[in-house]
Amino acid sequence: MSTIKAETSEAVTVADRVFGSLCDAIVKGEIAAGSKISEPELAKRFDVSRASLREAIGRLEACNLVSRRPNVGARVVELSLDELLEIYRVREALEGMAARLAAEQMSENELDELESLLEDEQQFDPNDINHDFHYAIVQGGKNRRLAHLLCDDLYHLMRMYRYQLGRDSGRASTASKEHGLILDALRDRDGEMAELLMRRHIRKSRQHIEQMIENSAE
Amino acid sequence: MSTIKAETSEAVTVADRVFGSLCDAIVKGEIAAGSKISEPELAKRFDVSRASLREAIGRLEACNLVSRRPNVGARVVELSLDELLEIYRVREALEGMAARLAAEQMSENELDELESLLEDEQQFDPNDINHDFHYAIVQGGKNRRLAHLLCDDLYHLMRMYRYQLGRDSGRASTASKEHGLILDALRDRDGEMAELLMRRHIRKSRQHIEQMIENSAE
DNA sequence: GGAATTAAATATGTCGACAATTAAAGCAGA
DNA sequence: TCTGCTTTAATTGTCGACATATTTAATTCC
Repeated sequence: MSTIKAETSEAVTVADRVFGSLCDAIVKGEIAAGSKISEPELAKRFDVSRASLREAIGRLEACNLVSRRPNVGARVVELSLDELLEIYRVREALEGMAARLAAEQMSENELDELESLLEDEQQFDPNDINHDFHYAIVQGGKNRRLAHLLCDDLYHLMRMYRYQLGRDSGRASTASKEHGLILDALRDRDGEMAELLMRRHIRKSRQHIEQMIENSAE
Repeated sequence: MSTIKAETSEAVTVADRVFGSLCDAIVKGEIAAGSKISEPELAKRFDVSRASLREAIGRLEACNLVSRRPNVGARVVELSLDELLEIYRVREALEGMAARLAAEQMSENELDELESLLEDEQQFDPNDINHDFHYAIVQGGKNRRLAHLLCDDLYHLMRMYRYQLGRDSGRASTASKEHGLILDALRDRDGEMAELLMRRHIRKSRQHIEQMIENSAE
């Protein structure tokens, strides 16, 4: 249905292409967080009209990468740790529900794919959402509205945090074990357990970040 | 922070005003669900340029009231009962979390206001979100991202369903009791209980709708 | 008479220019 | 030198027109 077409490849319109480029640049920090989005400047850089550029900026606002003020302009969002913690609360709620639904909805085939995904979790680029454990479960829940919120409204923002604050290290092997437990619950068709484990999993990631904040503030 | 400025009152720009008018017209069904959004026609009706109109349409897409296809145009979303049930799943997850956070974050003052809200729940216009129990709790959670998703991305869509499918009847008094229990949990600062009760409350609403579907299909 | 193809008409995407608003520069006074 | 106002410059919002894609209508062929 929807879900992630930021890449410039399948862009059919000029605004699509500009959106993809700007989205990438913002997520990777090439356009600094908090910096102003100058319409004349970017229109010249991309060699497009301001109309197309404004269309792209509108979509950036829709996926929470920039914020606009009337008659003033758009700025790239600031990344604060408080905001990141807020996002983790939302993820805990939404992905927990997704796991519950996935336990009921995922086919045996999808579960097999999820398992193979888990096995070579280190091999692939962890930034590629198509090979991502969480993404597969969200899709497996078969709730388009839920998937839309996570994969369109929050995805790019989460990617931006991962790029600029760095991937939370030290939890990789622990997280992998937790993924395994979630998969077991899905195979058992135990929605309640799947939700519980997914929520605990995301909550631990959030607490891991909170600890890092405290340590750096000591 | 953000949250609901659909009304045309505080519109500072032409696109703001058009967005507000279109949003209202779509929510109330004056522009039929599934119908096409003709840019030339609406530009003439509102006496604005197509640029401003397209800006407004873009925002309608952002709050899920219309869907666009490149080179084809925008259509008002179709209201399906499956979609409505999907929304209830999302609400269960998000508002459950909001209730948990509200139990920790709401001030005594806010709790008092919530209580007075509950007492005269019938007196005010139930469509006015400012006097809405759920809205108060979402705001009380003090999580801007969570509030944004519910109050900007889903609010207008939920309002559209309520207008066009009619308010779910027969559950008013039961729902009011459930609200009371939630308030008690908030006063006890029992986040776990508040979340549990809120989720059960929303789940019951969903099941109420599912029953109505079955009955009408018999 | 119906299906496929072609041509006209309409709608969307894109552009450059003007108007209105905001931010910046310059100036006056203390 | 700093504060406050005025003037200037730049940016955003809005408009009308053109280019391109799609839908509708007409035509041709079977």
